[in-house]
Amino acid sequence: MSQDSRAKSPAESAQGAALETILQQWKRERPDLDPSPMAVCGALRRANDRVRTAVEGNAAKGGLDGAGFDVLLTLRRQGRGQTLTPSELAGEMMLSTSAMTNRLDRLEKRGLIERRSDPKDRRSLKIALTEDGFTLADRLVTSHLAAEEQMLAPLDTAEREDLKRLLAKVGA
Amino acid sequence: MSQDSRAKSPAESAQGAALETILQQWKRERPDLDPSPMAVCGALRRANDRVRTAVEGNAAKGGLDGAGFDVLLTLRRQGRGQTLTPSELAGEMMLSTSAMTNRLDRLEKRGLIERRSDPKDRRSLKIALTEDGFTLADRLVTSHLAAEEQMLAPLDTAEREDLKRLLAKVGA
DNA sequence: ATCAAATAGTTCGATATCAAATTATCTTAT
DNA sequence: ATAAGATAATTTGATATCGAACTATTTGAT
Repeated sequence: MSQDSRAKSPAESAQGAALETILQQWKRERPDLDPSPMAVCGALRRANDRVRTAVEGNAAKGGLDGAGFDVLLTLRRQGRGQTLTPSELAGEMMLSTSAMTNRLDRLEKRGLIERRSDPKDRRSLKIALTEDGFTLADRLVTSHLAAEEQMLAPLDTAEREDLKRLLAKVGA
Repeated sequence: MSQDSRAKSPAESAQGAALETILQQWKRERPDLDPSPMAVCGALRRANDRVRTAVEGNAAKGGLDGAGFDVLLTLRRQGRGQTLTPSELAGEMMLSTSAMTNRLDRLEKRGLIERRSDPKDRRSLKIALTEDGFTLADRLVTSHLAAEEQMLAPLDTAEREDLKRLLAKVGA
């Protein structure tokens, strides 16, 4: 009777089908299966999506997408004047080196990073933040942490520790 | 002295820089900031990545990518013979309708779904699983749940409930 | 010393995504 | 009844990604 799973609130459509609905559908279609892992993995995915959206919103304030933002912050946290090679950057952020070439091209055009040739190995490059890049990274990391803190605001310190501990066990 | 944060184990490079290292770098570079939200959000992202990799690995066993897999399972859980329009599918999985057109093209070429014209509204389409699509979805959902269950194996029932509750609070 | 193999970065070809424009059809206001 | 606007799906154009091929160097084996 109350199986009007077609009803869709605006809130739901903004984030896809409700997890509750999905679970009920599977219980009906495949009563031989236990769909409960979907509830946990679905909650994980939704939470990650919410955080990602918030983080990308912050990056956009600096005119960056998530990709460029990651590069800038990875370089910034190495320390002033420190460099990484394109390969190291790709490794740190689980990206192909060809995608990294593309990201670096864009950041270089915007004057946020520069490619320096390595005198020790002429195949290699040192990627460094420019002054502008350093400044922008320093500004964005502050608001980035504020945005993340806001996402975590409903959790107290103990809950955050619990969450970290439990997340570390997923797929361990 | 012991700031040899350049050391990189093979295990780390497979999943990017170690979270611990990242936190230490920020403490050194920006002692004015509290980087602890990064630890939680980073753990969230890593856990989600591990689950996504496992889930895509399962989809690949059916010759599908994550995209096609999602479409197939979304249709399957509606029930045998049930249909959704391309717009509804796009809405359920937070995707543009143009991306959905593309996904449906591929699945149709493989004979897993079919587009039926809607006699009630000739602008609209009903997307239905073929017999092959239904069979494949039924096979894949079983191994999909097994793969998710394996990712959650280190967590007991109470921990899974805790994790769901905590994840729901993130960004709430 | 020399040449084969490994490595760093880029380029190329294919694919997936999105937003905007397009086509066809339906709904609504008059 | 009809025209204006809304809606469904697709096409188009731009961009980002990956894996493979490519170029330039360096390393290592003999």
